[in-house]
Amino acid sequence: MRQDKTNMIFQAAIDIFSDRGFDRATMDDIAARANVAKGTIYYHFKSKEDLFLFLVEEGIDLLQESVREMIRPEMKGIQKLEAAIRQQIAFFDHYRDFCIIMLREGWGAEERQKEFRRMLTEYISLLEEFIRQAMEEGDCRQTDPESAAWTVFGGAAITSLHQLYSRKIYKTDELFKQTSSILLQGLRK
Amino acid sequence: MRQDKTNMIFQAAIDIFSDRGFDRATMDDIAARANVAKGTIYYHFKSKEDLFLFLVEEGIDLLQESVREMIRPEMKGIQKLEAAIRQQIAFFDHYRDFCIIMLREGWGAEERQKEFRRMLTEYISLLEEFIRQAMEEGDCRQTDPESAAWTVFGGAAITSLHQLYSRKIYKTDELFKQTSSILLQGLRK
Amino acid sequence: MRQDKTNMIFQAAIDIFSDRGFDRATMDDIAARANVAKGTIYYHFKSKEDLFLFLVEEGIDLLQESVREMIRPEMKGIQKLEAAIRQQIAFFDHYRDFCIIMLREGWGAEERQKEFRRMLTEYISLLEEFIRQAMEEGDCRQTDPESAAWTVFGGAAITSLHQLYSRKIYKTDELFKQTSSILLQGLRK
Amino acid sequence: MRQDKTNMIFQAAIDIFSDRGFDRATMDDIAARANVAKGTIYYHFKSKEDLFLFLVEEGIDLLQESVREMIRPEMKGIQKLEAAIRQQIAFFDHYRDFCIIMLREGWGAEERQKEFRRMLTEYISLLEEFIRQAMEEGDCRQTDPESAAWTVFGGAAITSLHQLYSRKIYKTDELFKQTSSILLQGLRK
DNA sequence: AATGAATGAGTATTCATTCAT
DNA sequence: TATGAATGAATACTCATTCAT
Repeated sequence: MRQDKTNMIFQAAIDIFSDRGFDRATMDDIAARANVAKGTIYYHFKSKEDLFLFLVEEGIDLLQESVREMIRPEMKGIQKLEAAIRQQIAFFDHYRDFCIIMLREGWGAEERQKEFRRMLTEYISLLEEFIRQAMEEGDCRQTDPESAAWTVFGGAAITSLHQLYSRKIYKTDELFKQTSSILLQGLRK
Repeated sequence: MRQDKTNMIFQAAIDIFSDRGFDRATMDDIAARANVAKGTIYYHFKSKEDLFLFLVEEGIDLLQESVREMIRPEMKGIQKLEAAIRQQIAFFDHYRDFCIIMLREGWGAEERQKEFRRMLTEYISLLEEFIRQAMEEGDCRQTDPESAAWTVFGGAAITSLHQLYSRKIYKTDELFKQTSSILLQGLRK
Repeated sequence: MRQDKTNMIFQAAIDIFSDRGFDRATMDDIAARANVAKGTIYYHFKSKEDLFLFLVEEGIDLLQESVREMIRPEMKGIQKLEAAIRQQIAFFDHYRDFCIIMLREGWGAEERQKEFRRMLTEYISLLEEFIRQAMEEGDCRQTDPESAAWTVFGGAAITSLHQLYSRKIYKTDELFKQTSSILLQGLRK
Repeated sequence: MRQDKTNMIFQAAIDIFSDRGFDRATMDDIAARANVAKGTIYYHFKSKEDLFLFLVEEGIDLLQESVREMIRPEMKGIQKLEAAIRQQIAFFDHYRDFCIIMLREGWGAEERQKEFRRMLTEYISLLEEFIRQAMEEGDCRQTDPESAAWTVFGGAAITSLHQLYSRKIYKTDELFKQTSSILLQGLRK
């Protein structure tokens, strides 16, 4: 991303939104963090909501891309799923702020939140597709792939989020191994 | 719960907080829904935050109790964990609004959110304890029990939340079977 | 004064009004201090304003009486004035709270404040009368007695008030000697 | 003072605060009087208290300056004191509203009031200094200069205030002559 | 006589958005 | 493009007063 004003605002917005949530974040905060005047934000973005959704879209796109990069067409479904989980955990570890935003802002009846879920659902569909493929290939028990995809997403996401607020220090790689083995093989020995 | 004003406010608060989130919920909304004057809320609760935390505490207590009721001391750890997952899903299915609040309001640096996590952690500790017991009894792979407990909580919670906003209709029992088999035995056959 | 509820409220009101001023004082504060329920205050006094004015009236009456007690008809005007100053300083020293109320609440256009000034003026008229007599007796320079009475009242009152908030400790007797010599003989040797 | 918004707010605030006192004055009133939107006040001043203290500081500074302007280093202490009394009475006559504020808002335990007294004390220290000099020069009886300064301030201030609410019309010059002769030479012939 | 739960009008403060420069 | 002063609708919270018991 270029170091133009739009991008400075973008970066500041991630910081502030993840720190305070959508409602508590103020355009003043964002402007100050971005080192631009408040009016400048409105020159680049229609509204606070617009800025927020732009940011979320970029983030989810980035997450999707980074998962897609790990996938080769010849891989089996279960391998793809494993790669996705690994990538999601790495992504959330890297973009901690974004992880908070994703868990916090998607639930509710407002248009902004519906739009958010629409975008998130795009990503979840990826996981769903992998599960579907794995089921067809006989590597995965028969289950509702949509529901399962959300379980996997949620398990990984909340685990990422928890370690953000935990006193314990987790290594990303350890976290991945533990979480993916729970989600892929289950806790039972 | 008695049908006094305090309880009417309590019920209204759950409705409004889950519908709009803490910040978007207004005391006017809550008062209107509860059919009391705004001042009445302040007669019974010190502040918006106080009302919110009271509500959260009651909810988490209720969840914990409903899980504890299913547990017999003679049960194995893995059985306790299974019962807990079942109960959590049933609870979230019954108190849908509360499920939203739990996922949405716990993340951030504000005192209210820290207090929330403190209370939530109490519940998660229950799951952790079951996992620990199951590991000792050789029914569960060696893993970090704290992190695993959050994975289980998050997987189950997000799954509950998703179906709230999904067009599909899930039966609670089906949802439990699927989710718990993912979390307990893993997706891989 | 009897130890009935009315009097308990009266005492509490002086405390609270002098501590917080009329506007910042709440009926809740007063009720709590008086150890009665809030409704009880309204049983004994029509309103907050009513309570306040009752209290002020009692106070000014008390001040007037205590001055009058020191006056003998055969005294010269200048002696009466000196006795009055002494008594006012002693009174303000004894009823510190009341002194604050008198200086703070009398200025403004509200009905309560006009009523206050009407009552205060009654007391000042006493001083005026003494000055008039002293002028007639040739003991006092020719001046506007009304204006002079206020100067005397104000000089003594503010001096009392200042020592309330001062780190220095003044003895009442010293304070009287200094203040009355300034007001009666002037600073110039 | 320039005719910008800040100054319009400043003028309006003096009007409203002196008319209603700090607590009864509303930001709505001030905004309406200043012909600005309420938000504009908050753009220029942090809070009601901030606005109030700014106004008080400006006022006391103005009073101090106007007194200092009358003082020549070669003057005797007693002359300086006389000039100060004259100036204070003229100032209070000119800025009547400010006089009310000074007498009304300085007494109490709130931070705002403490800050007020701190600023007022600065001015009183001037008088104290003059009295001290006069004592050294043998023109003034031995007395506690701090306490005496407050007596002089209070006598002059209350006299000014009284005539604001009196039906009588006083000429500033007359008022000064009377008041200063009381305070400087005493009432006794 | 006394109570205290309930009320709702009133207030300071915040903040997304606009717009003249 | 960019600015930041100005706006005013929105909102948490307060508190004098009422009234059923």
